Amino acid sequence: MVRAGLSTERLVRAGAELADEVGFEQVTVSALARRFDVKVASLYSHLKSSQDLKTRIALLALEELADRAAEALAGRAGKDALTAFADVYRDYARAHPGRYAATRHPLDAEAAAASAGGRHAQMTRAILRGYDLTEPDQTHAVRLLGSVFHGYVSLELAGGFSHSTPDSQESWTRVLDALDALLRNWPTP
Amino acid sequence: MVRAGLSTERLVRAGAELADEVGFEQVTVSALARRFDVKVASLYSHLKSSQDLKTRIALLALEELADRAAEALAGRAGKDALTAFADVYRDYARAHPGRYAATRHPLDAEAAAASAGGRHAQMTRAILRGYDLTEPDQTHAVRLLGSVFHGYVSLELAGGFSHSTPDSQESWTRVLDALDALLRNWPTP
DNA sequence: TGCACATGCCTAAAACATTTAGGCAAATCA
DNA sequence: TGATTTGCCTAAATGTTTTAGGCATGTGCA
Repeated sequence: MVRAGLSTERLVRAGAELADEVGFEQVTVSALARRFDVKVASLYSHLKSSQDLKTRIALLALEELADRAAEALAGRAGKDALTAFADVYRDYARAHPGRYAATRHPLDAEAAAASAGGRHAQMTRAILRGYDLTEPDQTHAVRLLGSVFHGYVSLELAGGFSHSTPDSQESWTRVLDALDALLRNWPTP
Repeated sequence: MVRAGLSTERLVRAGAELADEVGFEQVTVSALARRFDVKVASLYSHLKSSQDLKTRIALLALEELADRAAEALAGRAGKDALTAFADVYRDYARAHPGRYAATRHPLDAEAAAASAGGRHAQMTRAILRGYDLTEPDQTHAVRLLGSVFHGYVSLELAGGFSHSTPDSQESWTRVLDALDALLRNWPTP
């Protein structure tokens, strides 16, 4: 009897690939077992539950995304940093839709604390160092940027901007121009 | 044998309530049958499939949201219209998290065409009439607004802004201030 | 009022996903 | 080599999805 060489890490990576192929919601322990050609029960030595699998895929995706964002941010500032960071999000979502959907998977407090979520917030704040914002406006701006990036990418992925002019790439560019202008001219009431 | 009085419409409405209580992803035909105290198979006279149920809940939620937005928009213009519209989204999502999640459910082309999606886009454009934007900037701005509203509400619903200062209401207000300022001062490259 | 028919909910059953318990064989190590 | 750990197995319980076919109930018509 040849062993398949299962491990939690291999399962999670394969689960992430599966998510990109069939959608994050369609990732099941059964489908993963078929992929490795083993019995379903065998996976339960490596995974606590179906939820556990999804949470681990989400954590993997958050790490990957944070890694890419960190790399893109290195040596950049101001609008250059803003667009590089934003493009990482958008490109990742389009290249890995299942993984990107996984990053939106609700995490419990424990998993959230162990996640790369903190790195993401940290990097957004780093971008804002290129603009002249003080607290609490900086936090408002962090939330706005997170909302726009996530919102735009989600709507685009759901097909919201396809089959209409102007094309999505152009809107993306102009939206980033607008955000840059807004951050340089943040209104104080 | 007393009949339960099932109908597609009653099932979909009950499904929407169930979504608000247990989460949209947890809505199943089985759970709905339990709620009506009938056998699962009975529902399949009224619903094509589990997917059909979810799609119908999504369409219901989109209609409800569009109705509320239309009412809020009546008689308002400029920033007043912008904030009223945005608040409808946010309030709806907080009052009906399951239904709001349903509005993010991917629709096939046919369902999307029959949905209230067009009304939403139309209303966003109506808001922009209070600002001085021409095509294609108007479309870019429609996409930006949709992204911010959806993104902010999603992140807030996922708990992203809780347990941190300043509180989410304040950021929401300041984000809308910022969007208003941006729309009045839209950059042209 | 009595009958015909459409409809509403039923039972039954197959297919598939989740999860636990316990067992044999392979890999690892003393 | 023998002991132990590990990996994948079989078996089985539980729950969801979906289809097929049946009986009873309510409606409409003579």
